[in-house]
Amino acid sequence: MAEIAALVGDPARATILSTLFDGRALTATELSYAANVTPQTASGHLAKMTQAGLLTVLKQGRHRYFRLATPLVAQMLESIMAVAASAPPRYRPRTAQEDRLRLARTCYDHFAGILGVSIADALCERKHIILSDDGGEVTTAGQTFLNDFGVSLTTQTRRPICRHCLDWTERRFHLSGVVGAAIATRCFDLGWVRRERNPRALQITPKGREGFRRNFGFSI
Amino acid sequence: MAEIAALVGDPARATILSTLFDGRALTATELSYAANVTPQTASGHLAKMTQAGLLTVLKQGRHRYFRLATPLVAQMLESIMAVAASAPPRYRPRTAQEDRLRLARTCYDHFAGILGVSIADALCERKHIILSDDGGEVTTAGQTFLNDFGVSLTTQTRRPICRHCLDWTERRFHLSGVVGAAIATRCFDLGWVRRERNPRALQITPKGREGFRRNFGFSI
DNA sequence: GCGTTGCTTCGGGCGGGACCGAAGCGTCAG
DNA sequence: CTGACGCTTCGGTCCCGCCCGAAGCAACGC
Repeated sequence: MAEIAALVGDPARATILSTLFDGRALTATELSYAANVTPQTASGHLAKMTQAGLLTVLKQGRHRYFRLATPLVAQMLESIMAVAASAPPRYRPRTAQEDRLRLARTCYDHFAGILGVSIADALCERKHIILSDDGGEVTTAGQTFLNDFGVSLTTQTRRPICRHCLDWTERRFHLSGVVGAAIATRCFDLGWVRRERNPRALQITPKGREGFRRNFGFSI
Repeated sequence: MAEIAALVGDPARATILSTLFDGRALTATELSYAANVTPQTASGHLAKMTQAGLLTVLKQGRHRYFRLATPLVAQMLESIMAVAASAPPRYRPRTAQEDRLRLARTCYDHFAGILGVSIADALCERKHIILSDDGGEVTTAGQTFLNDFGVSLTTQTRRPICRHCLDWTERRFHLSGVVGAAIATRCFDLGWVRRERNPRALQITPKGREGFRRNFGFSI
């Protein structure tokens, strides 16, 4: 019992398990970003958890997709979360650094945080994108919009065009996949966002605030 | 979440929690002996777990009695054990001690093991109890049966009347909740079961075997 | 008062394991 | 073939936290 609990007891591994909690299968690199560690560190964690039977792995080309091995594991995580949520009325310090991460950050290669869900909301509301359970799709109006915005979509890749990804601070969906990545790249090129010293945190420039308001209809 | 799991993830603490798993309250020194560490080490562990809300402490003279803080904690431990028992095909020696645990043991305040699932099966088969996903219910026939058996159900408590709980050795459900606890208490009073030296393992007396056969219709 | 017992806090030793840089292997695109 | 990419293994560093010895408190019995 102690071994299983110890596996969940490491912050990096706990983050990985939480990320997989909804049943998705993600690649090792994606999970390393989620856990905020380097790929080689994540690789070690994933190997341990797979060996212990917490995860299963699906090989597909040069990618390895990891997911929770059984519903029993998900149930265990849920019961641990239940205790964690009920037991400690512990305050977290809520640092300025965390606030910045909550506002805007990168998640793998796309945007997350309030910025990420705002973009997703805006595109969904205008029916430029339709989200479904197994990845969404871009409408023709959406393709026009994205083209005007300066994003050209290549369908050459095997990667899902447009996937949604649960945001861990906002508890709502933001865009990932090719579309999410392309929008992020374009925003960097336009000078709307800049990386801070902490490479995951993002700074939204004044030009960016104006641009998001005009093109996407939200102020941040 | 990682913090809670890390608390369970230490061998000494896991042993302490297992020892408390049946709902008893034990002193710090007893627990230090159980975990095979010195009292001062155990004291540190107990303080941490109490602070995290896993344990509660009852002061009585110069003794301090520790017990699991809530049934939620017991449920978490059970689910971790379930994963630990199912996941690793790591050989376990299968000692006589484990066999006894598998036959009949206490789980917090109710029965588990073969005895626990047999009782649950018997009551379900005769439609004395209907199990559903969110706790079950006792039928009127079931209330009559339990009354004749000497169990009086109070509905005063907020605790679920009758919950089912996955058994980590049998991989099937046994009864917990108010009903499970009441049946266990009654069986102790009737002298059908006795605690062994290992406080979690139960011994079924000859009178108990006869009683279970007659009242519940299974031999064990 | 005194000693005993149950439990805690303090200090330092020590080992396990998390982490990263560098390098190696397999897969895929051009 | 060559380069890029995803992932892993290897080596080494460093820190967290488990553990115990010693000492300090508090509650009993006498």
